Amino acid sequence: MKKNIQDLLVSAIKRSLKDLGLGSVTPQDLYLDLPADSRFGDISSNIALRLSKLTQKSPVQIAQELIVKIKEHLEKSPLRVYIKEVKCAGAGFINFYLNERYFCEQVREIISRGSAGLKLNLAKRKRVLIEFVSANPTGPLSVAHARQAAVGDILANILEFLGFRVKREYYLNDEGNQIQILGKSVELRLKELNGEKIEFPENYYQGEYIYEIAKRSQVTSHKSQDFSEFAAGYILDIIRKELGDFGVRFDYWSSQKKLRKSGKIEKALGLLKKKGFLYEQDGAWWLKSTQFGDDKDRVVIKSDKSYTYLAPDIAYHQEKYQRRFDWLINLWGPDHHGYINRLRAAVQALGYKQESLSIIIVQLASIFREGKSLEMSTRKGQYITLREVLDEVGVDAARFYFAMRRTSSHLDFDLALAKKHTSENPVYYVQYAHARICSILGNAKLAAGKCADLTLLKEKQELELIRKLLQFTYILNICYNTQDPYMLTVYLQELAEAFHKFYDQHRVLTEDENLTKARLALISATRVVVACGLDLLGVSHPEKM
RNA sequence: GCGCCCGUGGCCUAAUGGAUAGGGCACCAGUCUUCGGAACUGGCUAUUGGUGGUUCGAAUCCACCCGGGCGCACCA
Repeated sequence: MKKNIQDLLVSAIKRSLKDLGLGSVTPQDLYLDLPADSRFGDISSNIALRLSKLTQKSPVQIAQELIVKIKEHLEKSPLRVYIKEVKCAGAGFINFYLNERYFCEQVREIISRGSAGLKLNLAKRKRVLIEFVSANPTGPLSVAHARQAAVGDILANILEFLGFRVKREYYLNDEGNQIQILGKSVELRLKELNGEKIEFPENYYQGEYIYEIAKRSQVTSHKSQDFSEFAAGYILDIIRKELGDFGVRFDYWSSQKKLRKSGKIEKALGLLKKKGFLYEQDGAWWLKSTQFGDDKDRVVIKSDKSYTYLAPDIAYHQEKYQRRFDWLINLWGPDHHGYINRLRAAVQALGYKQESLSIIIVQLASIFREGKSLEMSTRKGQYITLREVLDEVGVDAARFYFAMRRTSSHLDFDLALAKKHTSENPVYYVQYAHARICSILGNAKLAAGKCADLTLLKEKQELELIRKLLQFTYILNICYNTQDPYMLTVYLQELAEAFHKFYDQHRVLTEDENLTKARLALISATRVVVACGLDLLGVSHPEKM
């Protein structure tokens, strides 16, 4: 795999700093920026500004000294042929200007290799297990789960694209109180259906679907007094189907019941005892989670000898590591944030590194219709389900919308807006760019040959579009660094905008054969990037709309 | 009370500590004998909730305050 231009520039800068005797103060995170304004070049570095204090020199002076050295190093590097200029600007930024040759080669690479030409093999941490949704099988999936499903699946797609080996996992809470209550809810509803007078407790599951399960249980399980297993299985089938229809497929469905039967919980707790991280007090066993930054120690085995939720979870995470994953990502709802510290503590007590576990809190989504909030109440069994969202707006809009805001922020999802076929709707705006390109390519009599002379692309809108295309991998890198896919949705809107603006100002199919070929090449590359981005989002890219 | 998330024009929102805070909606005015008008162009809209601090540089980091949302079990 060829090293990308940014890595090569970083190493040239590092060597130059060394030449100036600044090697020892070079920051670890020597990163480059893509300037928002093309006047400031194609890639920029703020290193001179950052070193100004340490060196007691003005940033501009450092930048100028550095540029001399950088130029020397670039002369000796393969980058030589791609750099047009290196300039100091503003308060002391070092701006790199790339030449036509670089842009042409990159565009050609995209056309000839398709989305493979966009890949960037980071492969820093190889095997990743991303666990998400993991809703109890006690009812239909809500919009909160839907957002987790979209964000988790897209993040997994992006990491795969960047060279990680990713597995998707759903942890199934198929035992415990909630499941028992589910079974009792079904049993009671069945009695009701059979004409008995019943009193339905408030903490039982109130949803209409309980009646449906009750009816089914009558037909399929005559003898079993325990309705919970049947009900959980029935609901799980629905959940699987819904997630499948949403384009989310899990590699593993991990069962808590199986985990308990395997004896792994005892083993994990045994290890913690041996290591001295468990102690007995008031008849219960506690994890010394305060040793790892938790506010208080946590009960693992209650005084009645039963486990708290933490116990199987400790064993479960140990098992993940034993399955040889070296990076665990968990997506949780905001109601679990208080749980982060104790799980982190447990993982560290087991002897695993803190950085190997990432916990991402996916904030809630509020559903609106025409600007009016639809109130939710899980207790009453009244809430918008994933199924309803899918039925109303479809997979494409749903996935795009759920990923459109920073994962840590609340998301307002307007169902009416997601259905609109106007510029207000970003999904269609992006898809429309793809369809337009396909339409032009269909009309073209010439092939978008690889031999096109791309240096003919000199118009402002053409150059902007090329610039935007080449930001794709940089954006994916941000998604990886922030562990948040939403930036990809922002980027795709900007890319579509750059294309629409180009399209509006310039014809692709012209009398000039060479220019036509060049523009066909440009839009072909654009099509590849748009399609690739939409694929990562799990959103379709139709040729006609 | 403690913890987490959030506060950017009338409304929704972008900016992995960088250069003139960028879009969209709404409102006003325009652009099709040409590849898809689900598009494009221009105009009008901003003390980034407040006050301090850190920094060469703060919407972004820190402290306190105000406002909104959500958690604080030997539940899962």
